[in-house]
Amino acid sequence: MSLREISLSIENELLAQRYARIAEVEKLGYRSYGQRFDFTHTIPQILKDFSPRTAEELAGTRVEVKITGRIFTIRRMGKAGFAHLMQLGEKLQIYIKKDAVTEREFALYQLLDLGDIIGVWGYLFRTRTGELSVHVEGLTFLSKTLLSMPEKFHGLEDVELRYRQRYLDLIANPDVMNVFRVRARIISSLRRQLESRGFVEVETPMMQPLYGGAAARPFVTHHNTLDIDLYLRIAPELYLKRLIVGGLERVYEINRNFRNEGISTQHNPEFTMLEFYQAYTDYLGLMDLSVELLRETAIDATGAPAVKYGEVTLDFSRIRRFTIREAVIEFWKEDLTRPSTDNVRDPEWLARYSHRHTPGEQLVEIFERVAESHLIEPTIIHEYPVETSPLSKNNPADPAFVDRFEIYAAGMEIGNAYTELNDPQEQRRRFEMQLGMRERGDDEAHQMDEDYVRALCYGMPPTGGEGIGIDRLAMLLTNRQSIRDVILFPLLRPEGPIGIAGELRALENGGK
RNA sequence: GGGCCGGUAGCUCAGUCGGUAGAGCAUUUGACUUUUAAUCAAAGGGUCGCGGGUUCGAGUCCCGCCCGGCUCACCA
Repeated sequence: MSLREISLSIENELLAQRYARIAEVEKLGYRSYGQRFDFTHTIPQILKDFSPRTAEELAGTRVEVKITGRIFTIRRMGKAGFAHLMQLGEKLQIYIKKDAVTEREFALYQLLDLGDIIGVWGYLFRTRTGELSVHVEGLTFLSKTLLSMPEKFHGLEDVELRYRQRYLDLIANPDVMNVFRVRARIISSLRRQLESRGFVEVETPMMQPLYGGAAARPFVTHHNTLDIDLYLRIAPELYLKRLIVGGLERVYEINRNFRNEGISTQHNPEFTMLEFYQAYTDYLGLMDLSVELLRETAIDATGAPAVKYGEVTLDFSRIRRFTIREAVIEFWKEDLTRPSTDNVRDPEWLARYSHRHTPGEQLVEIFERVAESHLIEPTIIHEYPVETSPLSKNNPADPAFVDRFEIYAAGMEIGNAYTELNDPQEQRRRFEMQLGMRERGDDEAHQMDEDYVRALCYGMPPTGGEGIGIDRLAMLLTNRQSIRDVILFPLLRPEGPIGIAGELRALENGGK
């Protein structure tokens, strides 16, 4: 036997032990991969409904329950034993003693491994130490675990394993399950609020022949029958506004965007965006709507409008508002002389502090450098320069600026909104300006979308539109510092060979 | 892509100056009919991420690579 073969057979030892248990379970007349099990209560229901009951109350009125769960801990003591079953992130103790179950059932209990899924029935009681428990009067087997569970005390800490094997993360770390429950509540809250305001949920193409609606590099794919390249969308914006032209008036979409760019604690190549468009309003109307949406979402998701995020508190019932120029002045830290309101309007001053091409780009770059990381408490920043906003409407008083705002919290951009540009002639000029930037080497500049311009030629009502990054909002409302902690399966490099199929094949062939 | 940090038993982690690879949980065997990170007694389990190099000798030092985390740049 080579060293390699020896180590392989040793690695298989745990797996082989558990695989052998399957035959023993079946010898007792149970199925190792079970059948339907009609429980009377979930574990969270029992904890919620019966935690207030005292030991005397439980002894007085017998409460019969039939429950299921995965074995999280087991403590065997000869002719009796305790175990904790885990279901939906919560644990309930069960007590099994030889006298109270059949011989066959006790034999089954003795075969159980951590991680097995079983069903038990019996009555509720409190142990000597007061823990609510099920006094088991019968049990059955529902599913076998062949691999060993993560450590019961520390859970699964290896972040790589947690992301690659999210199922294990969910089994071992109950708070992870809660993160994704809160995320689901965020999305359903937003849906409910938008629908109560008359918004219609729509689905627009994920695969687009022309990508647009944002500045980003796309993923490219190919359709064989049509023999055309398609882009995974970087934003749904231009399609949603076509629907506004078509008269839908209030539309929204919650779905994935794909951007072929860096990965970080705040960026995943696919991410979820809410975009909504409301005809006959403008960015100021959306500002008020955003404030309400965010406050209600925070309450629905967490129970309160203010949440702890790391060391700070984010209060979504008190959202500050600054213009981008006010923010530069407010958060200026670069030297002792704070810029004046005249400075931030002065192209020469802007050029002194930024090497970007135009005053607008310079202003945005200065803002991002001096202010963005200080926008911890929820803050609305408004009045953006036209150069960086090719789809927004000009401010009537100052055409170098557009009627646009962004929402920041914890130093992250979580929303972006503007009065939509609905003048086809101006939109054509903006696209041409973007084409110029593209020729100068900006490969994230917008492409000309003639069908979109044609749609505007039919007349789009004055409209406000907004996008909210769902993943980032979920980070804020679940107190997670990385976007990967709010995405069930974040993108990672594929792992190497796993080898489980070979090990299972070896077991089937009798260990060889 | 740059910088910093990490990868040791199924899991959580130690490993000193380069000198026989360790603990807890999990596993196996035995004891135990109210335990709860159960306890007690014993046992088994290692490609120290991968590949080179230096050395009498490498988990440890050097080089390259793989995977991950944080961070900077870019972006939402």
